Amino acid sequence: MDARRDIAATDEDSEPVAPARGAKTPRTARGERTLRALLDAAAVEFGERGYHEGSISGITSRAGVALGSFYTYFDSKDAIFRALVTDMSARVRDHVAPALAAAPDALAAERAALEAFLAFASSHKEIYRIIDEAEFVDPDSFRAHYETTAQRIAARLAKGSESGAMRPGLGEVHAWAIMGMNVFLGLRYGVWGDGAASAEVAREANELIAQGIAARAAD
Amino acid sequence: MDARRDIAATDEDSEPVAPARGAKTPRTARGERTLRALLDAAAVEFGERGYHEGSISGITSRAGVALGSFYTYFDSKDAIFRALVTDMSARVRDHVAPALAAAPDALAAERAALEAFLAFASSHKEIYRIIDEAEFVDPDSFRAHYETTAQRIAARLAKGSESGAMRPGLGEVHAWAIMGMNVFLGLRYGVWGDGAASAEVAREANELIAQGIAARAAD
Amino acid sequence: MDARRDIAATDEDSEPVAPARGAKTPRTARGERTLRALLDAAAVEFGERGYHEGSISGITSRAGVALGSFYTYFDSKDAIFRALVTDMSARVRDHVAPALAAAPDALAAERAALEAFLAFASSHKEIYRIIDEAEFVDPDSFRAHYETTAQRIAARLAKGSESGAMRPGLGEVHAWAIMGMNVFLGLRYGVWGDGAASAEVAREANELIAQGIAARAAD
Amino acid sequence: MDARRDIAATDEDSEPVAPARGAKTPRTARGERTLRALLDAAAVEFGERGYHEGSISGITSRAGVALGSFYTYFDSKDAIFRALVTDMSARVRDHVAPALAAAPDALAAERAALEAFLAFASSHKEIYRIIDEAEFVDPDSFRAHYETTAQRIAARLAKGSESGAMRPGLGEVHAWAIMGMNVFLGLRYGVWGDGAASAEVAREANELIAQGIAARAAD
DNA sequence: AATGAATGAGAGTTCATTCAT
DNA sequence: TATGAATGAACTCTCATTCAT
Repeated sequence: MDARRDIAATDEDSEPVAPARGAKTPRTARGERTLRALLDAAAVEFGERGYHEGSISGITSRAGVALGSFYTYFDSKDAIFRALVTDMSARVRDHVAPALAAAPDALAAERAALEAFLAFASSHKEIYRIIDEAEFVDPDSFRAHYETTAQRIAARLAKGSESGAMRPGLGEVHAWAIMGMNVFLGLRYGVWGDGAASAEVAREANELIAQGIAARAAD
Repeated sequence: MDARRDIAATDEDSEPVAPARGAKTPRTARGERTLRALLDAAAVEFGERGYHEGSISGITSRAGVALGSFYTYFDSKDAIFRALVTDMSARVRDHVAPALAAAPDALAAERAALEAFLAFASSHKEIYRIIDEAEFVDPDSFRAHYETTAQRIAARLAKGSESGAMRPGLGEVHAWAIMGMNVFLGLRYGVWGDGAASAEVAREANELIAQGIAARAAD
Repeated sequence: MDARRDIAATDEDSEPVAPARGAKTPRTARGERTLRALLDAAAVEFGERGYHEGSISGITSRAGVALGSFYTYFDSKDAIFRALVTDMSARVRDHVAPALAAAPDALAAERAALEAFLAFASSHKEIYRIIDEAEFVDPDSFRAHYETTAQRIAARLAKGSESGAMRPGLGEVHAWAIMGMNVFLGLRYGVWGDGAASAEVAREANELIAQGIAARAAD
Repeated sequence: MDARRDIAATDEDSEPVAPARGAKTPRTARGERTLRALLDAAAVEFGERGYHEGSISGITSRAGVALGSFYTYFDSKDAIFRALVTDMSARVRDHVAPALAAAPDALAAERAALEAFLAFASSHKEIYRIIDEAEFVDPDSFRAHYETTAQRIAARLAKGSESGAMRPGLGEVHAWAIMGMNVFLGLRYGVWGDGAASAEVAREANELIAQGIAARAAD
């Protein structure tokens, strides 16, 4: 119950929970509530037990509805997982966005993004797990999530070049490299760790991105 | 922890692929052959269908042995997967090692390692998949694989600092950052792509690692 | 211990065959019917083929339901066997009770009980088999059945002593002796035989219990 | 190991271990030893785990021979169990015989037999289990064991009548009744108990057999 | 819209038995 | 005689999905 709250509580206000890709559209307020309960319960179930170990009946019993009711809202186990990945993907983005907006310059933005992501990963391990497991359960969603993220990073790099804060010639490869770095640091220091070192980790990683690791003449 | 040590201990030099951790030891030549066939078949089965969709009977029929024979060599589906992850993990390392050894300096070594890894990922997509899926099937092996790899990178960074090719103060965070970059570039350009752009991708990524992306006074 | 109490508590008066200890409680009339069918089918299956040779699919096909339906009502093969032993145990008791109640005195009661038991054993051989096999499959139920039965006999002996029909000093040992005698005569003349000689067997056995086999001064 | 010794040690000398009904006849001394090891191991395996849970490989590994060797000596799992029941049956008889021979009169003989049996049951619970389980695994052996035993008791009763120590008219029914008492007292006070009360139990049971439980005029 | 019993394909696993060496 | 790898039938149990109520 606590866990559910933990996840569900995340961003109650951010977006009006889009009609959940993959879910059937409920026609009554009661249906609306049941759908939401199902989605929240699925986040807990899949987050705790994983896709294959998690079961529909686990979801419905957590949601407090009958087994059969599940199929009023989703066509299959896959469908709710897909809907969930989209949800979670948006949640990560929404969590990082404010930090990004507040950053004074392009390099600081990358640092702020990483720091926000580390904090998010450590406090929403279930979300991390769901997105990652999508690689095997729903490769399309997985790919879409990372390609979208990479594009967003690439756009920031382009702006950084324009503003003169970053050197020119940065593109997709650099975006993927930075994303990979962020994800693995999120795994190591967020999911496996407790997120305590977030600031220091972000500082070191940002220095790497900014200046590289080669010895400098000036050093 | 023991498992990790087990892997880390073999370290840099390629050994003759240990007798498959987790498998029962065959006592005859025929048994030896069957075990090998099973392991190879499992790599294909799990690589193609994933752990959960893959089945024991899929493995045995690919290996050309009877279903029951499986249990002469492995205690469970889990056991062979574990053995496989260890195997695959060693294979990645063994593939990268020569490129590393041949590099003229520390930075070139990182570039060579990435290039070798990209080539490997594109030609052994099933290995990539098996190691990654271990995150959900056998977290210990997964963690052991990445922690060992990170330690190896960290050791190289330390040597680079000593030799003066890299700046001082590089540690675990940088190792994980570089590993994350490599893995995601491996996914994007190796597994998803065809590995054709390996050299160019490696060059760009290496430039990022070496010099960073900040604009330089001299630029 | 609880299990024993569970049985002993119902005691002498026949109740409407409790809702099958160990089975999940059905919530619809259809479910009620399916549960009953499963229990009846299991009695036949285990009675004919024994616990180990008997199979779940044998039970469900006899009951006319799908294999999977079994697990809607029982957690395991063991669970239905346990439920069955409890059922059967109660059935034996219920069959003997009326004869006991109708007997004019304590010694006649023992004789009536044996006679009823012999008749029952010959017409319900599968029940005999199920209870007996419990010794190896579900020792707790087995023990509970015989300890409860022995207690019931001991209570009758105590009453017999009080009423002056039996000598004083009779206890647990005598109860177990009489029970063992009954069970073996049930096996020999009920299960193996056809129950035809019941009356004569009961007469001879009762004479043994009543007067013993030593030669008498008066003889 | 201790357990095996426990059983094997029983009556090393009594009979030259007949060619074990159901076993193939070994042609060498080595074979003789292997056969014996197999039989002893089977007694432990079946005694501890029961027939169905017990496995051939459990037997061979206890016996210290290879799995395949089993079939040099026995045609099937059933066959060794049959051989074992015959063995065990003889062992019970041999254990009781001396007590019987030493008894001063017919009634004392029955009492001595019961006392010896109780002691035996408490110190050889495995044997008790094997014989009893035969009811479901090898009904013929089971029946043979008890019919033979009953006949032996009946013969003693006949002699008792002749000698004047017992009343006339005793037959098969009485023999089965006495046997049933003994077996159940063996279960209750030997197998379930520790055999400590053997003498007192035998005394009470013998009084029942001898004098019955009816109140006597003289009382 | 909600319920929960019913379905049945399919999975992993066991093990008595065979047989080539 | 001894070995142990190989076999494959058979079993228990799971669970996504359907459907009558």
